Amino acid sequence: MPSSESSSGRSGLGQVDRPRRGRPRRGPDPERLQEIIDAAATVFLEKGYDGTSTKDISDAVGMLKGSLYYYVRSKEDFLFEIIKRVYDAALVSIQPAVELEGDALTRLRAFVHAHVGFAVKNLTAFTIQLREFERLSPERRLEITAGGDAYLRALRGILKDGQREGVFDEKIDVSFTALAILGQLNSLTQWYRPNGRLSVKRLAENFAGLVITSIASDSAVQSAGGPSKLRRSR
Amino acid sequence: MPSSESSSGRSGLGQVDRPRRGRPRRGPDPERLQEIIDAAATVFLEKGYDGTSTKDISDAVGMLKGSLYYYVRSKEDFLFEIIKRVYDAALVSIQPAVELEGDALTRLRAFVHAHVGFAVKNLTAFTIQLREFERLSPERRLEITAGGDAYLRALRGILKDGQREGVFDEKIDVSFTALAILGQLNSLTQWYRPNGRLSVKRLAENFAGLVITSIASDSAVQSAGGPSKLRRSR
DNA sequence: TTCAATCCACTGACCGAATGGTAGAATGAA
DNA sequence: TTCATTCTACCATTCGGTCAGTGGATTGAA
Repeated sequence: MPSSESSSGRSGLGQVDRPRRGRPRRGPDPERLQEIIDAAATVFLEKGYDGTSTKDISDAVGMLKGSLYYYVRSKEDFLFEIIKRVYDAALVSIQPAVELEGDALTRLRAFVHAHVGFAVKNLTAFTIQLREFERLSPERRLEITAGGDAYLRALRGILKDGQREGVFDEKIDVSFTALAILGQLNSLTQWYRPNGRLSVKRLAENFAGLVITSIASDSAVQSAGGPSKLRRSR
Repeated sequence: MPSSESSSGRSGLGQVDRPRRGRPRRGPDPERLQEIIDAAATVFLEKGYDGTSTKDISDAVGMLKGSLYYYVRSKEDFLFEIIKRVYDAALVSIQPAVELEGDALTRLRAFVHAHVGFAVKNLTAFTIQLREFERLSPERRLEITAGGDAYLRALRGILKDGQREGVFDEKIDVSFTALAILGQLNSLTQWYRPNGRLSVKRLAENFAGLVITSIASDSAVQSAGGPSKLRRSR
């Protein structure tokens, strides 16, 4: 029998976080894995997925490329992990806006702020998700968007609610508009840089102003006192 | 006198260079080159530039990959030709809108229609231009956007004119808004497909409606009788 | 009309370098 | 002694690109 005393965690002991499996720690360190994935993301952003070699990744980490395969079974695993994590996190980040109490106009504003804030805070992975999603195998693409695009569905839901409430123009095409709005917001990945001219807050306010006035109904504009009033926050 | 009929060739001296058009040709046939470039564009769209091998291209054309180099000096030449041609053509396509007589609102509407119409009509090359521009070498990137981004400049010009005329909100950030508008329009490449639900005309009208009401001034909205009136064409 | 020269368009074999990935040995902390 | 981690050496394949050669069409001079 191996000694039971010394072999608890690998440093800390007993009171770890989880009722972990039979052994101290099995397999690679998840924190180290995250480091490597982050390094891969940085390279993917600059060179593109197909333009990045496994050696590029290992160079960025500071190891030899053979060592990567202790953490991962294939190069595609990197891309998959990057995209899956950021996609799931993005969905979580907009949830509060979707479930907000209040009219659709308020929820749409909150949605824009949440989305823009998330995109900026996770700019590298978010950009990769947009640019390289199609490089994943069909199976893995499905694994991520299982059950359709929840993101678009949430936005469409807000737009429809707003039409019912009379704050959004009933004549706009909801499906088209949701795509157009999301396309507009996501385009920030093409030019936004941290330490740029606009703060994140101003960026989100500018986007929200454009988005909301672009679809507000006559009555919503009137009760706000003109589109320019609607455009400035609140 | 030499017979006038048989000697259409360039054998004769002097009066050659220009209108010859008939038989003799120097170097590769430009029409065939265009065919090959088109085939390359189709493959680039599906697999991405870095994901496409020269063999993929030659397969699509129906020749061996060595033969490609009769028409081109490198794989990057394909990408460069695709992007350069579509970029120049796009600039030409919006020129009439920019130079239009009339107020900025009318010119912006014309700009959107021209841009969307061009993008749809040249969907493959246009999409590649957006997605793969950064894969070009710095020198070739410069060769294309020499003198700054004329496209953005044109759009910013219209926005500024509109602010001066009082039809666009004087408080909007012109640089930001130009990027946001262009980002919104270009996002159509991610979901628009010919034979889709929307006709090109409806597509452009929808976009123009969103874009214009998103920045219209209070007075412009008022004189139109509400944003919904502004949203529907004219 | 003939014929040798030239050109076009493409083939197919080949190059060195780089690719993603594997297996086993070495390292080193607990 | 265990075992997580990394290194070293190596694999088959593919990559972009080169180049001599080829067959058929076209040419201009005789």
